[in-house]
Amino acid sequence: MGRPPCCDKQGVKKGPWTPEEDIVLVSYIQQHGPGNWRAVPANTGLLRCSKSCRLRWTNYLRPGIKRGNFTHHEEKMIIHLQALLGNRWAAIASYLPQRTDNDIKNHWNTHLKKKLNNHHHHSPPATDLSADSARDALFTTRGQWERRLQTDIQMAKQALSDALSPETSKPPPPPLPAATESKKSHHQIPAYASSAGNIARWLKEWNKNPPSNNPCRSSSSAVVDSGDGSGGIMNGAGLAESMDTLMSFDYFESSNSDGSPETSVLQGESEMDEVEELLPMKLLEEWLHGDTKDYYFTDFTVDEKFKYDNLL
DNA sequence: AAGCGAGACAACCGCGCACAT
DNA sequence: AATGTGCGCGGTTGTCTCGCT
Repeated sequence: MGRPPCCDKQGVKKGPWTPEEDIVLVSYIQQHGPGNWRAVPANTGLLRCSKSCRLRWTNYLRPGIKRGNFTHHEEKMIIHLQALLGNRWAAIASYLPQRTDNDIKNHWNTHLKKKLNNHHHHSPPATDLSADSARDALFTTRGQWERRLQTDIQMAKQALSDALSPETSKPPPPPLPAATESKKSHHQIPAYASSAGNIARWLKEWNKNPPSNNPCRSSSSAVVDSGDGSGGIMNGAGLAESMDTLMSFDYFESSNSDGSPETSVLQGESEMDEVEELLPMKLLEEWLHGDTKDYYFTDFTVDEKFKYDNLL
């Protein structure tokens, strides 16, 4: 069954949106709210595809979107998250609610990827210097793998802090289109850590139900579905202690002295040699990923896990 | 001033997923 | 169970701007 076009191709205007079109779209959404995009062109008279209307709204017209230059912190976040999640721009954007996935994707393709590439050319020899493999090369050492996990924990820590301290946290993210929110909240739990709330929930669950089993070295067997969707994971003994250490590790402040985003990612590798010290972090990562293992262990984790396993 | 190329960003396209029928 | 539909996502392309020659 071929997928029918989302709209009639004939008579559909393409190209840049005019201010008049923007006004029409915004006023319609103000009245009816976002969602039901298929009805938007029909009800507004816009000669635009419904998909184009949604894109225009979510990427440009939606209130709360921050435009302009990316801050160092935002770039750091993007670099770390890209290393962690791969090109899951929507997932990455969920950590930067003021930025759209399209914005982040463009910034990555035009700025960050280049920066990483340049850095790579000035780094010790790597096997593959292509842009797409830069991420692979990031974690070919234990130290860098460790660093990535630490970053992940740091982000989770911050997300938890934000989620549990609404009065001190940053302003809430702008309202998502109603259709998006309702769909996600009702039947589509994102496989990735799409929100601070998710991470907070996982961490709470972890604190509530600390592991007691010994770690299995096999990462696949270490993941145990609790069955309740809460992301219950079997972790290693001593993980609770490691958690405290990890949670007190302030990655951004400790790893970056000049503020350049790429530096923090691509700095020289850690001197830590004890494999055992890595295991709790690895298990913790698995726990953080929880029931999302199918998602995470696709193009990124399987690949990196393979490298990681080879290091052991 | 004109031509050209690179960079930045907005928008499009095709696909997959999930829900409805 | 099969099919239809809407939406979101990621990759790619198109267009505009700016700097250099």
